[in-house]
Amino acid sequence: MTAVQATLADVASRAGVSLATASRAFSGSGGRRVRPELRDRVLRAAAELNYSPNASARAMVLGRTDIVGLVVHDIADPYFSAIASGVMAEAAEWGLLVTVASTLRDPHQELRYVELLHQQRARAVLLAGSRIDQPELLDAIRAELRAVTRTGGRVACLSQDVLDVSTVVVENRLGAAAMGRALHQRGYRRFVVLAGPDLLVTARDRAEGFVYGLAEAGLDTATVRVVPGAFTRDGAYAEMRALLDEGLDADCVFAVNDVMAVGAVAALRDHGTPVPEAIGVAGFDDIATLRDITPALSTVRVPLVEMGRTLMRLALGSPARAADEPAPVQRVRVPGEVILRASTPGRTPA
Amino acid sequence: MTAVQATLADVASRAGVSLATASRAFSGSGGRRVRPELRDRVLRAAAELNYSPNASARAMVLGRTDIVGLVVHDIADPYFSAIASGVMAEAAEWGLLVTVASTLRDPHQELRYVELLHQQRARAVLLAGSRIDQPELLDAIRAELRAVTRTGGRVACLSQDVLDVSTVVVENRLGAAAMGRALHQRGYRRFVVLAGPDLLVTARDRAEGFVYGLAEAGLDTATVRVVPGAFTRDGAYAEMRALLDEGLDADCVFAVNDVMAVGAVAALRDHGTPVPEAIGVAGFDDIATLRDITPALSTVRVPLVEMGRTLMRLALGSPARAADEPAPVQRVRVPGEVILRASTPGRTPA
DNA sequence: CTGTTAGCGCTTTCAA
DNA sequence: TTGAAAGCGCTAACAG
Repeated sequence: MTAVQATLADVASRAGVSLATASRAFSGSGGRRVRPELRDRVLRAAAELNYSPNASARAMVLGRTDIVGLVVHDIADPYFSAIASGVMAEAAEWGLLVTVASTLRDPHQELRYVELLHQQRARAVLLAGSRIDQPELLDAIRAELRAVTRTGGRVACLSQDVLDVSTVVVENRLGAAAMGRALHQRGYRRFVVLAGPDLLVTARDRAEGFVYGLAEAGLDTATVRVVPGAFTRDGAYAEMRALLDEGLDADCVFAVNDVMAVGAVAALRDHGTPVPEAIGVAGFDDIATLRDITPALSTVRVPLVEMGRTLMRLALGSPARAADEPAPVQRVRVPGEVILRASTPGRTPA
Repeated sequence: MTAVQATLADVASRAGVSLATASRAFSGSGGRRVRPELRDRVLRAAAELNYSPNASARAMVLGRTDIVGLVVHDIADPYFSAIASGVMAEAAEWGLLVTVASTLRDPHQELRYVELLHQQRARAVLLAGSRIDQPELLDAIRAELRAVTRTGGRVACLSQDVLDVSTVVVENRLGAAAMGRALHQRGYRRFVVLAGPDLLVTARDRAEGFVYGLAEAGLDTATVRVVPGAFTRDGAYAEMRALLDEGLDADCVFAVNDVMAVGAVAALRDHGTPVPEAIGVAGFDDIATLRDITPALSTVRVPLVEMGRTLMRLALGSPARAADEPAPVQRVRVPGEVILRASTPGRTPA
């Protein structure tokens, strides 16, 4: 009967050295070297025994782990999977493993996951996704994040700068405003905004920014129809559908994200309203998977993968800094880039 | 100066109880209850000290963790993010955390991640994504997985049943064959298959299955043009483009996944070849995000999210089974469902 | 019920 | 260089 799993002690005794030597043979820590011959013996013994270091044991004595936790609203949403991709790419370069938690847009789950990740003593906890405009919720998250930093964990957030931690701030308002101006300049005048949930700060910032941009361009914003709803494809589809059924009069719809824009296009199509001939449609994010839809979607590009990398880097701090120093709170602002495509060719005044 | 992080010992002494009692107050393990009054004292002390149990310490003594590892080829690919979504949903129900590793299609990374996950003593290691047809690679993965099971870890795989572990087997051949027959029945006769990488078993199974289905339908398969290439949107775009430039004569293209099909449609469009009027296009997977593209893509639907859940369940075994019994090796076959949409309306013989 | 105590596997002083 | 030994924080016998 073979043992379930060889431990370092097994390796040491098989190699005929002490536990300490075996340990040093692996970590070779801080100049404390092991004579090459012994080292080889240890390594050979380890191989023969299929030794695999126990990360929990090491974590316990070291007081830190190689795990970073990433909390997203919905990993199946291409917005978040792109960000996750960036986080993982960066984490891999630091030799870190990424634990991803998908809250399915339940803020209480988010709280729970941060706490769980704290229990794991994750090296860093990353929050990606819009904050929700509820003070109690924000306080609760702040407290939980503080618990993480108190243990030496790093923390960073991607969305709004409201948690007193390093943040990748997406310039939702500015990007949306620029889109508003651009569409106005293309001749659109009668706008509908599919605004998403009221309390979702990202959605609200985009909707408000867009209207602001329109105002800057000189449009009477009282004419802009802002329609709240779900932050999803199906939500946008339903709202668009309802608007159409009640006899909508508009020449352009702005959805606060690409996935919603796609839903709007589908609703329009199903209703027999041609896009972009009868009505223009624009979104936000520039989701890669959606780049081939017809008509090509005008959108505000946000460098999602790169943002994921930045998020990870922000948490870890600059490489020069010692790993156990607290990272200073920083902000990185990410601008959005307006990309006009076939879905908003413009409208020449009749 | 406050302590960095309260330990259970701190909680115990503040509550005026022994370490064991404090521990029991939390776990309430196996009938070994604590007098309510003491329990309250412990819980209050814990709250006052911001106590947070150390998962590593617990993992070490328990000999197991609450982490499951999921290894995918590319988390930004909607195929995998949908699967990951299912895995996480199921994991959440078991109180497990999911560590996701994205190999970027490098098999050596996959191997490395399995080893890393083993070091974490993950409760289960899940491999999602096509196997690669290289015996040495398969042997290496098998060995690594065996190391996991030897430690009591569970293992499951999604794709082909070649690793001697529980597997969610996607019926790629059958699904593709059914698609072949369906397209033949719609009158298509001159086929191109964008087949993806030769060594990627999933890609090969789909391509071969498709041709097989065509043969079943009575087509002379010598007329089918099978073109290998990358498993990506851009790969398919490039190959389609090249085919077009050399003067392709076909009435239908089958891409071995939806993302590639979208690339093909884009290439066709850029080339001025109307889809579906001049040529039909079909894909595989039924990626949700792609359901609104025009023309609506004919495809073989695979229930990705559900497959992710099944994958997780397969690894864990039935709930009735004790958590430390080895799970029996099982197979779950997932059929694909042919869905014909506007991208392959059919061709009436001239 | 509650407390004492012996580890889990590993790293790291501290001596030799 | 190497070894002996002291924990890291927690759970689970084993006694009371």
